[in-house]
Amino acid sequence: MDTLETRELRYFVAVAEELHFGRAAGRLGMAQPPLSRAIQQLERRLGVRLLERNRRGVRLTGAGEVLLREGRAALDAAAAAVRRTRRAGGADSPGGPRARLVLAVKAAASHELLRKLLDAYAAEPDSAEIEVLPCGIREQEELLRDGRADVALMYTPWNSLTGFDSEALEAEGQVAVLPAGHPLAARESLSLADVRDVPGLPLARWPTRGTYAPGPGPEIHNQTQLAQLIALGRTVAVVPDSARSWLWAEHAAVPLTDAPSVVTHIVWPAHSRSLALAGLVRTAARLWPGQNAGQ
Amino acid sequence: MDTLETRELRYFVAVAEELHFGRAAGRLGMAQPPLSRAIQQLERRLGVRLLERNRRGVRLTGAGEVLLREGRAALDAAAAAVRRTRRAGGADSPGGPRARLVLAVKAAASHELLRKLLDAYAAEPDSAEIEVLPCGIREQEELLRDGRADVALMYTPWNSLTGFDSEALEAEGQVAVLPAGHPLAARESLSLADVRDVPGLPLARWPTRGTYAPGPGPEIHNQTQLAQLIALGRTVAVVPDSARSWLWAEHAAVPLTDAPSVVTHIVWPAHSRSLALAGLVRTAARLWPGQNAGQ
DNA sequence: CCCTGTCATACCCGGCGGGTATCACCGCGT
DNA sequence: ACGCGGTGATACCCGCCGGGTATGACAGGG
Repeated sequence: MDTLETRELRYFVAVAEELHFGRAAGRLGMAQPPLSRAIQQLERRLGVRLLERNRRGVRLTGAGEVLLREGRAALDAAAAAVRRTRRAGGADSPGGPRARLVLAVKAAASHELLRKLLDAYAAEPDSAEIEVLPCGIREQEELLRDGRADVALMYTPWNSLTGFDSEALEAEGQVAVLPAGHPLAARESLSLADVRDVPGLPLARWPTRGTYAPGPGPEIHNQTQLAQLIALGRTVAVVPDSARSWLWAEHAAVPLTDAPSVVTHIVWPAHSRSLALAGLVRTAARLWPGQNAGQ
Repeated sequence: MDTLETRELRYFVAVAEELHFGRAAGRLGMAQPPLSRAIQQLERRLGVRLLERNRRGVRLTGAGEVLLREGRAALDAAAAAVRRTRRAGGADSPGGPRARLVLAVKAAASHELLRKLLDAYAAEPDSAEIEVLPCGIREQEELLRDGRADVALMYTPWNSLTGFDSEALEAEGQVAVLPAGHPLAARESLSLADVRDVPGLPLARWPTRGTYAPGPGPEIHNQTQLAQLIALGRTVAVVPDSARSWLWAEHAAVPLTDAPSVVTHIVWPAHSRSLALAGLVRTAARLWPGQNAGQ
């Protein structure tokens, strides 16, 4: 009565995402009618209207939006349970494969910190094998939540860290990256106000939650594209200090005085109990002592 | 294949908690054989041994312990999805009942802070109705996770705050509570070392995670019992400043110089999007400004 | 040694999840 | 205005699987 099968959640999430029973059914590999029926049963059992059917398409009600969010979380939790159990089972057998940690890192992240951490950890006695999983910055949170990754390196204020445990490692300033020939490139330092609204050189726009804020600058999809556009004199970008390592000869980096610091954190799912993970975090805390202690 | 129904999780959690198929089946309201079969199917599908069957009882494997922990979390998430969706659905209908927030508080907590917060919030325009749910200190985290409560007042270092969003409100020192006639009661202040190992007056033991650390002092189950035992000269306890409000004439409170501060936090589930909750947190932040901002 | 308590196996049945066919309804184009 | 396409809902059927009962296999204990 007051329980909910993951099957029902999968169905509802599919419909809520597609806003179209036919397409959702296709995605689920089933026919439309049983899907309609399942959603109706769900609404009846919850005693709540989830979808507004308007003859032409479907809209979510307030309760539907809540269930979409909560349902995704529950599905992630269930998927995480499967993954982590399977991994624990593999490592369980004596003489089996070495414990393994999956570390999710932003694909374009600085190599230095990562190498330093991996080298130090590998030197530890009975350290686990670490698989580095490069991915998008938004993907990291999903990977941690659903168990495909055990630990991640994240960057505030870009990542939210909400719902995870974390430890701050390293803070760095940010720089403006300009075309080498630009007048501003000669300056010793700049403020955010300086780089905003430079005539003819709009600030590049990064996606937040998959969508782009409106603005004049170009929409950036990856680091190479950004580098290209800056070199062509089409845009300017604000990036952390360590990004200097991938700059080209056609680029110039000027420190920003008032940009927020970017803090690298090591982040893991709350309640995690893996010994290997604890070892990695301990190593990180030893390499970068004196930062705050997460919560 | 790689998905897992909440039914299967419920079954496994029941067996893992009872460590006995028959009792677990009884708890689930079903017969033992189908439960056995379900667990076998689960193990086959996961490709992992979860239970060690020893002819006489059942033991968890490492993977089983992982699945117990992760499965509970997933079940909590699913239950939370149901509860929050139902609540959102009720508030959805225009002219329906006012939005409601369930606030979980430690039963023996100080009344002052709570009253201040509730009064200030009630005075806000379009504030929601707040239901105060007194409960045990360990229960709070479970209530928040499974959606029975929307927000809680917790106390570090007693609560862990792990996996939640929070905002620190008020820090307070701790005092030693002694029988009024005791020699130490005359002191202006004490250190932790002073109250530990007082001859004939062992430190009271509070449960942590339902279990008591070994030691000479009495095991405390509730505040009244503690007050009784102190008044009888059988024990001494360390409690936060605000607990002075429930002391008896037979008690004496002496400030401790080196006990960790107890910080009251307002805590809510990560990713919560309720407007009413946001209002309550804003009120709290206004009443107790300048503390840290959670994570 | 049998009895008791445990989990596993064998077998049957009913419900329900899913498929196919079709309906009801609306918007749109001609 | 009417027919057509596309939407979700309804009707009906079927096979599978989740659950029950009966029983087995096996280890400990009196």
